[in-house]
Amino acid sequence: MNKAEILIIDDEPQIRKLLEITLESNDYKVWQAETGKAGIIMAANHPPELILLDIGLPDKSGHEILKELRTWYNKSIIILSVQNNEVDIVSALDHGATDYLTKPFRSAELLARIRSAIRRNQSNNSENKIICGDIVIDIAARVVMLNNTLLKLTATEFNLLVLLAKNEGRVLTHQYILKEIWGLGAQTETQYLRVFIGTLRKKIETDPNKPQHIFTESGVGYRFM
Amino acid sequence: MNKAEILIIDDEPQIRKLLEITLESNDYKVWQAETGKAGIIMAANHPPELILLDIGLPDKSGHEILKELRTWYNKSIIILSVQNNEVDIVSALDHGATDYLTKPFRSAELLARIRSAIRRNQSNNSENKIICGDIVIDIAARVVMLNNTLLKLTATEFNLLVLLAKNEGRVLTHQYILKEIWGLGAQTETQYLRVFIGTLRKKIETDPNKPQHIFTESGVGYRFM
DNA sequence: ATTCATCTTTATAAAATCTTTACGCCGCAG
DNA sequence: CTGCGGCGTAAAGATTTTATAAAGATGAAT
Repeated sequence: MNKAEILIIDDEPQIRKLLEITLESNDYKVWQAETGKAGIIMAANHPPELILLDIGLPDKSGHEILKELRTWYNKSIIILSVQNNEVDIVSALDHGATDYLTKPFRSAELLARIRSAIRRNQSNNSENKIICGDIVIDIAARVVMLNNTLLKLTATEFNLLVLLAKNEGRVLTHQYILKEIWGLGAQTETQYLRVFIGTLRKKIETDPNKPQHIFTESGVGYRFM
Repeated sequence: MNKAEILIIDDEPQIRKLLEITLESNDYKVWQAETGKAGIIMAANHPPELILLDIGLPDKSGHEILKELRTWYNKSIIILSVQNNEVDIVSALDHGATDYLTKPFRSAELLARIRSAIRRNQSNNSENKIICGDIVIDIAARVVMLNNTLLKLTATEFNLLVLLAKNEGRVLTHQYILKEIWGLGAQTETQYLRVFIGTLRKKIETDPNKPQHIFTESGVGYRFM
């Protein structure tokens, strides 16, 4: 249904093309950036589920990009590199890389490492399903069931619901939600959030006027129960 | 600081010894098991922060052990193997392995991958609760429980309660509270405070006329117990 | 190019919260 | 006893925040 999104940051067109074909044929939505700068901007405007980062970029060292991304981006970043040099690997992992693969990589292994990274992203509790009363969210399949009927959600609605459900019982601030779903650049756009909370409520609440799942914490954020 | 505990499951004594030396000199507490069976029992009796699992064990295939561990163990499992064979790697990762290294591995890289794996484990457990008789305040989740029922507080009420509870037993002056909650400009507005103390008492005291939590210190301020 | 679904933006009504005012209570000093 | 200052409560008024609809923009699919 909803495809997980992956951002490739790599300057070599042929590698990008190869990755694009491999990933798209495995049902990922692929975004591409040729430079580190462009990659950071793309990630900030529309945070992907995972970033594939080439360490040998022309404009900045990949290590720099990694550091910069990690100041706010907390999903998986897998490093790709021709370097099979221990110092590079250790440095990348210690600066928050999720994994490190040396080129040439084997595509089945890359895909498995991507699956593993995404799985860990989305399930801090090792559960691939979140069950919450009448709502069942299958994160891996990106599918939501409400009273055993399939719910049709857009990608953004789904991401928002997962974020809320993963933090069941906790209040998430507007800023935090906006950063996670829309990216760094959108932290002041609270109106986006109101609109999408509204559409979500229409879809998952039996009576949207008296929400049983998504509660408003006025002046602060929202809480999912 | 507490040492993170790592369980090594490997049948080759020299590898275990090598790992032991490497890990202990990097401030981990090391447990060892020679067989998969023994490893599972040790992990069950005393779950470590991370497991290093050799895939080529004599008693059971490492894949079996991995599957069995993953039925209940949800921290990191790093696979060590002489196999550099793609099918094995993909299978291990898809069955929940956190990472996969082929022997001979470089110890700095192994250590970096261990740090990365442990870091991801721990990222989500910042428990920060204030417990005060029948009141439990979870600051991170922005939740207050009174006798195990969720209390609905506005943002200002919550901030005020947290301030009081953080200074349990101490008298906080009007000025200080006003400065902390409303900011420097409001230090003379003691009436705000009276109103909000009133609404808080209504919500957390069984009998607001005889407060058990928020005590008035006439002429000075308030004290939370 | 056109259509369709989705996302973004704007406008406005409704709700929640905060601020302010008013008044009554109590203890205490005169 | 009376008046005063600090306190508590209620409620009106002001402000902020939220909900919802709907129009415009975007972008993918045909």
